Amino acid sequence: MDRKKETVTIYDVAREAGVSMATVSRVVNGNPNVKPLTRKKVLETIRRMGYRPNAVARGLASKKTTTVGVVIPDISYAFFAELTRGIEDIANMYHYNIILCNSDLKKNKELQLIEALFEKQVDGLLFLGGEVTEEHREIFSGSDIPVVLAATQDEKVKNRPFVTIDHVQAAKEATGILIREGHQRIGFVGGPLTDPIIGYPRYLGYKEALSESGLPFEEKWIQLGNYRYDTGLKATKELLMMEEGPTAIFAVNDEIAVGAIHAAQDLGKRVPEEISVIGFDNIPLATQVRPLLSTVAVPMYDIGAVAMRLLTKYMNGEPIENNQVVLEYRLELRDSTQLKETPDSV
Amino acid sequence: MDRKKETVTIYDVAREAGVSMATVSRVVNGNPNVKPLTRKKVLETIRRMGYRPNAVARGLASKKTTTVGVVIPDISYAFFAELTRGIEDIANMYHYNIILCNSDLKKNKELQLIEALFEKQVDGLLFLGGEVTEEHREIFSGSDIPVVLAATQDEKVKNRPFVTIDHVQAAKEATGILIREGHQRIGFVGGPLTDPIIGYPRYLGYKEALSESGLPFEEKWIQLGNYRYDTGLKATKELLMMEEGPTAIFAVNDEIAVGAIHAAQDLGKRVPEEISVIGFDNIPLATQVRPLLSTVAVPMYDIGAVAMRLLTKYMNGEPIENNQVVLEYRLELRDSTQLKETPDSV
DNA sequence: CTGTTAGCGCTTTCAC
DNA sequence: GTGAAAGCGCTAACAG
Repeated sequence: MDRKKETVTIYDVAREAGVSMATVSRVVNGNPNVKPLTRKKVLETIRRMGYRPNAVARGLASKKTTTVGVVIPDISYAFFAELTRGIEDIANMYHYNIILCNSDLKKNKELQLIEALFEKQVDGLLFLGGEVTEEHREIFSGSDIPVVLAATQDEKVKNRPFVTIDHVQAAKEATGILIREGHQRIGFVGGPLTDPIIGYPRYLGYKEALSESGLPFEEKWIQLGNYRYDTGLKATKELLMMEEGPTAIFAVNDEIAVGAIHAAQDLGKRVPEEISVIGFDNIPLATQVRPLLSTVAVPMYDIGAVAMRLLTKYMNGEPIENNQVVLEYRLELRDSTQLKETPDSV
Repeated sequence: MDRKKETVTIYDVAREAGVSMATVSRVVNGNPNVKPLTRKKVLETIRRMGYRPNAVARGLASKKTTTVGVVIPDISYAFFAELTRGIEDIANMYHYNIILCNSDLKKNKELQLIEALFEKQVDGLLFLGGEVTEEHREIFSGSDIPVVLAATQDEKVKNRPFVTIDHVQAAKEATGILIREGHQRIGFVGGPLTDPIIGYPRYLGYKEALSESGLPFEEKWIQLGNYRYDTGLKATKELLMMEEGPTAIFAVNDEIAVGAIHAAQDLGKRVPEEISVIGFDNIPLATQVRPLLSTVAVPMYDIGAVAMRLLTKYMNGEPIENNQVVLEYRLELRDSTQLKETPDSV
């Protein structure tokens, strides 16, 4: 076969089948306005010649690439991996492909990535994590490409579409569990507070819960690092070895929380009898630890799926009833806290 | 500004700057054959007009898209997520973007995905996991697009490039550790044996280790499921509750291994005093469990990175000294086995 | 139902 | 150093 050398084009097929390029184009694109017999003939020569439509040429002519850009902090985090799976599944369902980019939450990298994606003429963009700065807004609004935010939102821009959960409220409720258990000294272990997506909102929720219950907020009970297990491990040891240290830990994510559990155990403290720990996200790890981790179940997959679905609506010009969706979370109380009944949600 | 409505093209820039399209193209592409003054002038009007090169048009004209396809079983597995991170980092370094596709190890989905990626004119393809069947080979060889396999290889096709580790040997060594500890009854917990990438080779290694040591191979000590924690948990309970059950478990991956540890603990058996467990991969979870998991450290990130680098060489026509690389693994003996010294490697 | 004809926005010889 | 012109392979009116 010679299909390897010469690339066969729509023109070749047309000539060979004795029809026009337009007709070939029609059958390739499933346009119904083709006589069945003609269609059959064309399909046959397509097969015979091993014709493969060139999506780049199609993209140039039609101004649609059926490709969307996805900018994400770091795919190696279970949270984002799961979310990305949701995105890709829906994208696939609607016949889109995704170009995946890791930003490491670095603003300049984000900006440069978005720019590159726009140059590639993606039909839409999903942006996750990272603060939406003025520069982001500028580049977003400088083009007609629809952008939806996932797992975050833009406080400043009223109508920027997004799909997320209420991080503050969830963190507040999670901390509330610890409070209901009777803990008076509750530690906080998290990533950087400068992170407007995870770090800060969850910190806020924690703080609000304390103040609403009249509990003391102690600067020294706040331990910060990154979002990894080791942070949870080290920070919690620190906390537990203090005089008057916390008796319960609110961790901003599950990896940290599991680190916290192990820290307690390493120090000979029993969880949850002596120390309660509550996490956030409900990644698989949460049920792969003993005791099972109590946590805030965040619908990661759904955030991705819903965000992608919303984006398809923009791309296809479908009517959109609600472009800012706040998904439900759920308190998943397992064995790292003593309370087993979810209180009436606020 | 009107940059939102009318898209400004290279032609507009040329006209505005009083030069030809060719010149604009040259400065955009960093071609040195442009007088500094001209370059400056062009750059200036590019900035002023907010010109953004259209990569699709460029792709059509140049027959290069600077995009590579990545077909992977499931990004929500830590193993693949980490590997993908390695891929993306190197891709990024060489100014390529990746189109990520999850295949769920389904042959038809893989084939369809590869086809779609080829239609999109990716400059190269990274294929991970899943058996390489005759149909795969046909589609691969039916085009000039370079394909490299990662974390696997094609036994049948001699010169298909790949980057992987020696799964059989690694599994053999891991099992060997358990044997050296004196275990006589060693259980195997894995995914489907029909998986030619992970399941089968690792099973083979296990089996070889036993037979070389003259240890009994018992069908009933083989437990199969998927690659998740629950499989490890349930299968191991099954195993440990047998009369004459295994006293050590070789798990084909870390998630399963951690499930195995918890199964033992749930049954009141101590790890590693009563039951030894060894895993495979060395995902973060391996150090997020107590006792710390002994495992085979697979250079996941590197497999991705090296595979991507190899692919760039093909795409750029660089000379290639070795297109089939077998990376080193390492036995990481921690606390779920009793042996702490790595024996002399074979 | 089918064909003709313009482009889509850029790269790439080939001249000058 | 720079420009002119010919495509890259396809879609999208428009005409018939």
